[in-house]
Amino acid sequence: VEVEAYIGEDDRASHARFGRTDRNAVMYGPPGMAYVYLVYGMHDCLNVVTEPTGRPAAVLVRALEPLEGLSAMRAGRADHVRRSRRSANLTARDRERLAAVPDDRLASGPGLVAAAMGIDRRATGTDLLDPGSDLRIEAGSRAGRSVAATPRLGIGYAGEPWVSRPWRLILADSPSLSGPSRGRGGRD
DNA sequence: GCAAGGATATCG
DNA sequence: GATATCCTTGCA
Repeated sequence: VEVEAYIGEDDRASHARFGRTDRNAVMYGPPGMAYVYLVYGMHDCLNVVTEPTGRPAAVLVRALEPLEGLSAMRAGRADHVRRSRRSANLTARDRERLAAVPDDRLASGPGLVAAAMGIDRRATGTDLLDPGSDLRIEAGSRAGRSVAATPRLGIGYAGEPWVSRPWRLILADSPSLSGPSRGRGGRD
């Protein structure tokens, strides 16, 4: 329900802005592949490579609206907390906080999408269009819900005009958009 | 408001 | 090899 587009080496917000590197190599390959990177040392972010081979581009998946597999998503969130705690067990406080997360906020941010889905950098290169892949994109419908476009988030370093490009696309009425309180009528 | 956290790209 | 920075989150 929330994605951002990054396209070309000209896009100063894109990982391709420095040209091809070990990290972003998959962005230069065929479309439909997963590109997962680690940001801020603790969060994995899922991207879908787009554009034909040779043209670096990807779409960052920033939020999902959970429909099924809710308990698995909660388990994924719990695993992520355990990893950050470097502990085999959660504290009582951790369990309280996790239990307080509403179903529709289980994946309301790019790092949370990966945590809830159990995705990390090892998924890079997965063919998301192959029905045999564990991680894949399947046909769906947005059932007439309206799409809105806004500037991308967290890319101030890119400068204009990239900061203002309306390349974040959202299902405007979703309660699952990223951010602290978007679910209860946030700014966007 | 800000610390945590580790990889990355770049500079010396 | 050292360092500044990062497509974030959840705390105080």
